[in-house]
Amino acid sequence: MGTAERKQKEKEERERLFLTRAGEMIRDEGLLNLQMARLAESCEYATGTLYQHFSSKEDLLVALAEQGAHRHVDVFRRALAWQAGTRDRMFAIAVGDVHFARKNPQYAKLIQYVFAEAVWENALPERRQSLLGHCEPITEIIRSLVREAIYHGDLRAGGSLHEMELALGPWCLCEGMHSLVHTQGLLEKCRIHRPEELLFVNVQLLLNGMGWQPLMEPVEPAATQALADRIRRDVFES
Amino acid sequence: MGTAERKQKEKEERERLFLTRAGEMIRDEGLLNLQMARLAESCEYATGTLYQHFSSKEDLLVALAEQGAHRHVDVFRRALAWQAGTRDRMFAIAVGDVHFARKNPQYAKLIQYVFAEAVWENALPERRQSLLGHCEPITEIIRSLVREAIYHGDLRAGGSLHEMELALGPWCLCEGMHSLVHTQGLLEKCRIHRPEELLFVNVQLLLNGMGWQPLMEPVEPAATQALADRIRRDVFES
DNA sequence: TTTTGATTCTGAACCTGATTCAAATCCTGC
DNA sequence: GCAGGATTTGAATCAGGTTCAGAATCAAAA
Repeated sequence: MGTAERKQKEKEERERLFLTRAGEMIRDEGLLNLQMARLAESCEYATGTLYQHFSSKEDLLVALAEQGAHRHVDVFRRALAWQAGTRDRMFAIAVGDVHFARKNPQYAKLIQYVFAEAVWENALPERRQSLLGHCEPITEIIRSLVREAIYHGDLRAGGSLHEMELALGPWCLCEGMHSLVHTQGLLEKCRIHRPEELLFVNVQLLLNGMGWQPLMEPVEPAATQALADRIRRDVFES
Repeated sequence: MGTAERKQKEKEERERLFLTRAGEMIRDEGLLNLQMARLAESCEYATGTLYQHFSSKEDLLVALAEQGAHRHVDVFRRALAWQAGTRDRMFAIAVGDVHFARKNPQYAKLIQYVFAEAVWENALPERRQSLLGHCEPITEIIRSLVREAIYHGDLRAGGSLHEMELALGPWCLCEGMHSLVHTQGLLEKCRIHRPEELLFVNVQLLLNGMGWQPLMEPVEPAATQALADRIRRDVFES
């Protein structure tokens, strides 16, 4: 009974087509201008067919974010696999994250939009669950890096905190920076240029504060940026 | 010629009414369910009148955020005015920010939504400018606190970085935490409970990393939380 | 007090775009 | 070749933001 299987495959194929096309349309015309009817037409299907895959526009956007999350996870995987000390690899995660956001501006915007309550609530629970599930490998990677750091003696296990909790700080720094960078006009108003360089400096300062060995002292903006550039080249652009 | 003045006042009064009511409706029924026609009706005005004040729904939301920003600034003012060392006051800013977000969950969600590109772009430029302008005092407060810390010898001026840039790290930590907290289900999935306590710990670690005197060593979660609680009580709930 | 012209208010009509669903079409197994 | 279920279609429906022609109001002038 290969029939059902083939149908299943065709359906998945079509879903991919819809998502790919949606990504292109968003890239070309902005998140604002994505229209369900136009998307369907552009894929040479009827509107109704589109709704067999996605329960709503929001649902589609969450699905799209999920697709992007795949490539996002890869960044973390690379950082983890890099041949370097745990501290440098933790720093590399921040570098990779920024690098990825810069290379995929639409994805970064999409994520921000999708996680805003109004959108999130309108997607199917299964879809939301699935997106969160796709992020799971990221947490697993971080967790294992922290575990390795503790095992290796680079980081002192802080009292009752478990691995993920220890890594929350750098994570928040990155998230917060993305969020500020997306707020058009805000950083300019504060006369903050080169936000990425500053993020890297602050990550290093925080890692120092955590006592993550080997300490980088002093933390020079220029040197930090140079290290970030090197990591970007060696780890993420090969 | 007091006529024009009176009209002006009435108009402002009405604008306040619209915004207040909008805030209430959002609190009661969620951001999603705010409808322009219903809002106007509930204020006993016609839809069109509402549009004499706000060029679009998005514009109204930005205006609403602006109103909230007023009270937000107050938090920073209080932290700055607190009788304590510069480091404790910087920490107090983080505590106040979290406290405020907790007390005004709708505001926090609104801010997140408003700054998403799709909404931001649809508000009038003047309105956006105005919202950013309302945030200016915040940056000014932070800037002056950092300046004081340097002058007082608590903080070493880092090379070419100016005041605001030095304060970017703690700011990102707070922003990032808000952003993560809003992502329903994410922190649970990562088994991170008490995110606020962790934020405070990380702020202290970062301040240590920055060499902001007097250092807090070691940074104990329980002690940090106790300090935060005390600050909350003494500085923000009086 | 009436007139007048401007200003403001009104809300039904308009418009865009997401969503639905009855009919048409396509399968597949007999 | 055909019956009946599954899938696809796209025009119709619906929701809700936005507009605008006319009604109402107002203030100054006559």
